Amino acid sequence: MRAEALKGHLDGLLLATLEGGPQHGYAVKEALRDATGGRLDLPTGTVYPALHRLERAGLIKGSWSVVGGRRRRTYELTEQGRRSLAGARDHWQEFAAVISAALGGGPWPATN
Amino acid sequence: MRAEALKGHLDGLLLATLEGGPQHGYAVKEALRDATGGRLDLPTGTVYPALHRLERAGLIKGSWSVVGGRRRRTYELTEQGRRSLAGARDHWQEFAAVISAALGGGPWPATN
DNA sequence: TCACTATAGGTAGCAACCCTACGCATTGGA
DNA sequence: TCCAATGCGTAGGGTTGCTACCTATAGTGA
Repeated sequence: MRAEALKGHLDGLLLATLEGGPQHGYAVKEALRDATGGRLDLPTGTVYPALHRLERAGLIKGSWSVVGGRRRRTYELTEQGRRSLAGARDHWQEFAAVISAALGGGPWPATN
Repeated sequence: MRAEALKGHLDGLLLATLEGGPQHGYAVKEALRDATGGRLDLPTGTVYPALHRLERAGLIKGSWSVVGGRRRRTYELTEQGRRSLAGARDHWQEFAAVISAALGGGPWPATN
């Protein structure tokens, strides 16, 4: 997958991954990979800066810990992040509907 | 709609608009707006450079004409553009499936 | 002991691409 | 006469994901 197409959608994916409970960055990356059957295997250089951005924006909150001699930064959703995730899902649905309508060619099972 | 999320998907939309037959840039912009019920109203500063990009890439072919005293640049799909459109549709389907899978939360309206 | 891999975090710089804000020209209506 | 709609265009900027690189620890195997 050309992940460049992710522009503007990555934040929602990261928030969704954290919805089930707190996780550290590396685990988020792996959860995303597993959730998509390996089709979305983001480089760490994408994941970490994005998490920092989300934290700066107040959508997630991070805290340091040490597990097995390795330092970890564990993130969890804030209340604002939860609202933002809901908004991202709404936005995605509308976006997908719009693109599908404009792209045509039977992308949507609905119009068959 | 925040069209900024379009990153990487605009080209396919423009190609799809030209699939029905040759059109000039302004008409493409309006066709896209109409096809999406006004939800995707792109500024001309987005449409024209994108069309130039597609032409440079050999996916569309443009020609000048004058209609009602106004010069128009009419574009039509090339064979390569037609193939690229098919690829864009495939790519969109996979992309949408991946994002929906990762975003969760009742992703697909298909099951209506 | 040494090398390598997996795990875990990070940064700098780049490139793509869409947007904002303009500019020009013509036609037609108020 | 002025303005809106039509129609084309460019310059510059900002967001954002990617490539490429760095640091560090634990564990495995030669």
